Amino acid sequence: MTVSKTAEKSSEKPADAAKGRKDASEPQAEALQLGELSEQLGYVLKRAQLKVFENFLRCMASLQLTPAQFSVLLLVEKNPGRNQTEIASTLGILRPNFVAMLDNLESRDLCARIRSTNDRRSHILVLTDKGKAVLARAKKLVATKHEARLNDLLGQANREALLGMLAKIANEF
Amino acid sequence: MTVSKTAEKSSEKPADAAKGRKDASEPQAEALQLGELSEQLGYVLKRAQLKVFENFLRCMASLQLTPAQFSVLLLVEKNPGRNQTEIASTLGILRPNFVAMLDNLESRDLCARIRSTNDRRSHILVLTDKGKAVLARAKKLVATKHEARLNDLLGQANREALLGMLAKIANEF
DNA sequence: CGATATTTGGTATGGTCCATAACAATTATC
DNA sequence: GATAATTGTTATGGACCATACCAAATATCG
Repeated sequence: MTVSKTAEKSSEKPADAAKGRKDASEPQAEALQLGELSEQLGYVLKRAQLKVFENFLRCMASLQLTPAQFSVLLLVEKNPGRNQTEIASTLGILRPNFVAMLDNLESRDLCARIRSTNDRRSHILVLTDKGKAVLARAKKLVATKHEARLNDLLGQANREALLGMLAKIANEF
Repeated sequence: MTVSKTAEKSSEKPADAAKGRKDASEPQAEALQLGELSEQLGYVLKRAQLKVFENFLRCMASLQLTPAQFSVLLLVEKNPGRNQTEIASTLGILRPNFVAMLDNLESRDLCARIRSTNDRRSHILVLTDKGKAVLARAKKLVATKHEARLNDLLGQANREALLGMLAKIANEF
């Protein structure tokens, strides 16, 4: 075919081919049709994820915690005494990429690396007192400003159903 | 506080402090506790999204289409005669970043830029015949290998409910 | 009309995240 | 005790995302 390299003077456009704008007043050139895109799980999933992260960051602005950092703090608190490899891998973070992340958290005195006496290669991760305090405040912010909004939007039951299905996909897909 | 810079000889670890491994046979040092992490929507959402994209890429390996490329082809097919800015912005892609993407698709002869005669600044986007053929095959692959698997995992009704909730989050959050 | 502002596609560039290779120190294995 | 494996780390490159800027074309308005 090779598509004749020039085209269309608003030819077969049914609605507003005639003369002026179709809605009398204005500039917005009618929105595009999403079509099958809105049925693609991957597409909708990605979009929703971006929105959720965006909102998370806004809620955490005062504490300057990203979703990834928050997850690290949560996991270290729940599993004290573990080393970098263990924490990183259960979060799906590669060890090399985890180094800078920890450098950041440690420089802010939120967590600390402690050389293990069992295996002097490994660094045990622990939350500092400040880290525990910040995490506690973060949890409250997330619960009241972030997750609460999901409940408002979806309803408690739906929110839980959603979580369950996503977990199923994350684990069994 | 400042965390005494050395610690723990497997001290308060209840289970396997004694002598050997706790499970008799071997190496896996008991999995970490996810804890509240598994209740964080953002975390589970991201995890699920990664899995879905991963599976999508596997299904599309023969066509070499990424989720983003697939969405472009779908949108161009559904909305022929639109320019780069319109297609890019409804996909949430910034114009500068859309250029290389289109270069790629155009070099593979899947779509074409046509200088508009209405507005000689803009490039109208069109699928080539090859592009239409590839997209048709892509749709079949997605439907039979990708989305079908979701149905198996969640069930038709749940899959639709999931889609609805995610769309709600994407649009109204 | 003509001067100015806006829009479009594009380049350049920097940031963040993700992945791989390689390395020194330490520990495990045989 | 020699060799292999593991841990944290550096270096590096790719993919994706965001901003500033530019030339060509168009829109706006005095």
